Amino acid sequence: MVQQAMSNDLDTVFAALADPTRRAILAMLLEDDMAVTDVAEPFEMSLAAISKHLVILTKAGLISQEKRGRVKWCKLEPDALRAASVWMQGFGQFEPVNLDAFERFLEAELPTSQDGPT
Amino acid sequence: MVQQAMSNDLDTVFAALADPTRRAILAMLLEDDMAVTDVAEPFEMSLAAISKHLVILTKAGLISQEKRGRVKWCKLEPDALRAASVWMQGFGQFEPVNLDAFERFLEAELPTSQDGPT
DNA sequence: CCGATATTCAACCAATCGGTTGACCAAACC
DNA sequence: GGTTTGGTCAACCGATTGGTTGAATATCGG
Repeated sequence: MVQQAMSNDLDTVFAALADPTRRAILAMLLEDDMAVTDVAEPFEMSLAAISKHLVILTKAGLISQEKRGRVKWCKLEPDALRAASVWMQGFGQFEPVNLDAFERFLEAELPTSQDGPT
Repeated sequence: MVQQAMSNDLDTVFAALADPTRRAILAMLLEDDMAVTDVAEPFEMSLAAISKHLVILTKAGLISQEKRGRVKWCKLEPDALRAASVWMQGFGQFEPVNLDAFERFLEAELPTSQDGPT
């Protein structure tokens, strides 16, 4: 049963999305791939903590990490959100994609500064 | 700032969705409003545990509970999913609502039986 | 009023979470 | 080769989670 796996996937995806730091990280990665250190920069939190968050996001399939040299690059993997999105949309025929609302969410959610890497 | 609240809402909504029991409950309530005891019936879990899950879903705004007599009726509140859905859709311009996929999710996720109340 | 039914409350438990710190490892620089 | 830089690992911490059980509360039916 391939389908058995999906329930588990939804567990990890939703659990990953339940943390504001992780959602902020995803929003940052929307703009560009980033190194772990750069991801951590805007947060008032140790690098190790961010590293853990990135592991959780990776296990959920929401991002991928590729090591080039000593730098580990983080890349958004929006496909993992599709399953969760399908699940949710079944509950109400939501209005089609509303980018305005999305941008407002990003503004409300992002940490101190995300004007982009200098 | 009204917007500050949204981040917190997303926390609770996604956290609520991260549990398979709670997602199954939501799927059951899609078909009909249900009493707490009936919600609990298909699960191998104490009534108290289900009651707790329902509190969590209520706090997340995903359901509402109305007490009529000694029976507490649970009702799906799909609006709470809209915010989360908007957030997620920003990450990839997903295909428009795919009900087929949704039904497959429900089948894969539902517990033993949910043929509906007799 | 009594007993059954519907639901929550309270205390408890083990497991997980989100964070810390310090040691550690590997690549890069000079 | 030594030192900085990028990142993880390991141990630890307090708080939360998801479940249990047993008692409590409230309503319904006779």
